[in-house]
Amino acid sequence: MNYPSNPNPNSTDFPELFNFDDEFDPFQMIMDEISREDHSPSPTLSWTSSEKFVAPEVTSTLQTNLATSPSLEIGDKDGIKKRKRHKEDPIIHVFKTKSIEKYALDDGYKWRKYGKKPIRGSPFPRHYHKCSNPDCIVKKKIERDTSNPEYVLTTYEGTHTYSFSHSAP
DNA sequence: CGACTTTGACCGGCGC
DNA sequence: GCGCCGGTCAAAGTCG
Repeated sequence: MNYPSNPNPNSTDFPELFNFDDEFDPFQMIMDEISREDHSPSPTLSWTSSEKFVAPEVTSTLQTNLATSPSLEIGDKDGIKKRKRHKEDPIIHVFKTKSIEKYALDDGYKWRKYGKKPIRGSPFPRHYHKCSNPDCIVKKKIERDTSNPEYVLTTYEGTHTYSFSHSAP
């Protein structure tokens, strides 16, 4: 079994292993695929294929989330705090994508970049993006894999609250 | 002109 | 308590 490295079927980076019709939501597919997997509790990186991986802490978080709360709520219930809450345990998915030239992968959603930071221990900066949809709180972080600079690690935080659209207006 | 990117400043958590 | 660091904000600049 092979897994996609990029949730966007339209991207040229996407392996020709999957064929989607226009109704298909690749992002959801990834979520489903991950949730179906039998992740091993190995302390090392949980590679499920040559392309996709889930970091160990992500795996455990993911397992917990999926086991206890399939639709974990994200955000401020109080509406008082404006900053990020570390206590929250949002759903996080990590994708490793071979992309030498591109940082931001077209996964079908519109993203707005809101920050860039040099990361200690990595020669490459990390890029921060939010979903452009104001009702959608999904964030993603993009950074290069230090051990494989031709690969890009994309960390998705949260799930999209609206339907996937290939050609968002 | 609106949406997006860039970039420095700011904030809060964490370790010492 | 202090400094480091990751994450976010927001003003200014850029682009279509």
